[in-house]
Amino acid sequence: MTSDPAASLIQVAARAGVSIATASRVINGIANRASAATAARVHEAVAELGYRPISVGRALRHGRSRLVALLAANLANPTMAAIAASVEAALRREGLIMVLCDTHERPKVQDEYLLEMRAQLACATVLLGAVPSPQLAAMEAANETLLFVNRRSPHDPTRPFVGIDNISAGREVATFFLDRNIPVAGAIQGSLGSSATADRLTAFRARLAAAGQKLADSHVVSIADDLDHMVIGYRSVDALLAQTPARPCGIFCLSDLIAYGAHRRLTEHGIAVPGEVCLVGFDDNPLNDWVAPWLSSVRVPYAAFGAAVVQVLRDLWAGEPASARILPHALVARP
Amino acid sequence: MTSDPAASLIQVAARAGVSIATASRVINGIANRASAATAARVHEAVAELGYRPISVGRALRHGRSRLVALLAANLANPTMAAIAASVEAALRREGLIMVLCDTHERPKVQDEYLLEMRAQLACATVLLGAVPSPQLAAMEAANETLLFVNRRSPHDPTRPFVGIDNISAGREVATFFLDRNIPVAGAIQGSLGSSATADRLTAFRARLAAAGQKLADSHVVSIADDLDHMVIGYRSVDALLAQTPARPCGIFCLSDLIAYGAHRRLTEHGIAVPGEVCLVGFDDNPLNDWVAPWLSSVRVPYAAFGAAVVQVLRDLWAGEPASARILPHALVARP
DNA sequence: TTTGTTCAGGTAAACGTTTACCCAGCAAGA
DNA sequence: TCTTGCTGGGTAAACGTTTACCTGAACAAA
Repeated sequence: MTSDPAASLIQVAARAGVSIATASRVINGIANRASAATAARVHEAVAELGYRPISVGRALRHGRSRLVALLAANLANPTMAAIAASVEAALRREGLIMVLCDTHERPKVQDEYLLEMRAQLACATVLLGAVPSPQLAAMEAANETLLFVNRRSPHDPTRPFVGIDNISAGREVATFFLDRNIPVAGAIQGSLGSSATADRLTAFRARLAAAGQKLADSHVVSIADDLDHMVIGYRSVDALLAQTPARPCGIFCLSDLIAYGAHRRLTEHGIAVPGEVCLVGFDDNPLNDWVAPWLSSVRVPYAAFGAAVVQVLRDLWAGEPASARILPHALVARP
Repeated sequence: MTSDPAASLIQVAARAGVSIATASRVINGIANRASAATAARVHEAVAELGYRPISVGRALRHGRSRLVALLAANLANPTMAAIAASVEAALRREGLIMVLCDTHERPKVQDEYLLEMRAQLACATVLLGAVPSPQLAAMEAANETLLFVNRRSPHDPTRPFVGIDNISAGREVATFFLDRNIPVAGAIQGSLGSSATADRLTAFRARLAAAGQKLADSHVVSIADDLDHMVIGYRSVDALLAQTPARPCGIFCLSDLIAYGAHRRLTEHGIAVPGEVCLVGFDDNPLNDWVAPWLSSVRVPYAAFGAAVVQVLRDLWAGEPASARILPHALVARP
């Protein structure tokens, strides 16, 4: 256990009186390549020197490291952070290491990270909220190990995917409004160009239409993309309230953060939530139970993402064709 | 830009008609080792092949990678996640890569990660909320590049540190209560054994005492460490309310999450916040302005942590003695 | 006895970089 | 003319692993 600065395989082998090849094989548990006595001596040497193989040496030899890159679109979003935490824990259980990158929804940054991760010989790249970019397209074409989480690939929706069924989620939100006899609905949208957001909204609209309630374009607000979601929600409310002849009394906010912003503005207007205007968010931030009891929201099972990601990655490494894991969601009604 | 699977320095050198040594030197911008014409040919070859040096090769040669490990105690805490995001951005600007690990406040996990990061030849390990552990002590003794963020080293408080002045923060919270003429104060504590928490509470207590207001031990509640902070806050409130003769009407919650839990319980009791009981949190979650306008809190400048961490790391790499960066905080009074 | 087969182990060649060292040419100063 | 110093470049040795291949045994079957 005396952890000398750098005990390498050479010292271990010397101490055990074997060649480094044998030492390596014992350490990696290759069967039938060493007698019990030899193996014991090697293990003893390992313990005494506090030896641990340098990952970089392995990676160089294998042409592949044990790093998994997680490219998140926006870590300021607690949901993304929670998914990242879940993925980290699951990867650790597999003996893998997570490298976390924040692309800030910017193609340039995403491309830079994609290249960097190839240079790191990362064994997979997980895109949590991918954005279309040239390098991404190139890597998809080159068949690198890519996994899309939350949003499908902007270039090819059939790529490996982990996420929820946004279509049915959007439909359920509409049903929720219909069940509560909300005559006019609206929606506030954050990041455009996300397959997730688009799916939710499309299904929401379709379900309303099926019930004979048309969702006017003017009732779907989306403003500048690079603002905080809270600010987007806050600023969008006024536009909705100004709608005539009928202003919405149910608002589908495409993220909880947007709902927080909307709630504040509504409160400033003296409008009761959910009494006069009913808000439905998305993601169901764990804080909602504590600080936003007025917010119904579609619960995304963050904690389950890690295991699902690992499972799909294993499939991919085993050479199985592109798979997808759809996780269960649930509309949490409050109060 | 044709990114062939694996263009190595060898192909670049061949294409440019030089040795790999020269190619390497040109790419690394070593002065006076190549004529302008040669350098141009190399750069051209690099561009044509879409070449990018494999980090693993470099790391092996240098005995040091460009990975920086961030060992966070608890990523479920939005503050830690926000600091992690800030650090990631700052490291990227330095051309460094962040590896994110969640120790879940467990010494065993922390030790495992510390060893793993040494195996990765990480050029630094940043501990965001360190917990005492054998391997940490060993690495401190071995003088490895360690930086403590938020909490000081549990083994040696003089180690390099980035964080706020918890002493004066605690004092300010007490002053805040005194200014508002709150006759009896209480406190709810989360993770024990954290230097940050201890400092805040000690100073809080001292300032109250200086004003002739004794903070009884029974008014400082701390329950099982491995619960969610919200749950800790929720469950601790009853113990405080039961205090006789005087129950506290100002509660210092040592994290915002604790305050959220406390608020919910107080609300269930029909107690007005901040009317009847005044809550002060810590961290000042960015969501507070939106969903917790009843909560005063000590704002920790998350966004500034990244730059500070990078600065201290640079000092350490330059061989300067252990330094510390104390960032400014501010008590945000609401409403 | 011959022929295989399995076990236990060693030698050395990768993997992709960087860099210490060597060398040749050339210009300037003694 | 002889040093000295700089420039432009190549050769090869690391860095720490893993693993293809080779060599002897020991042993069983033919």
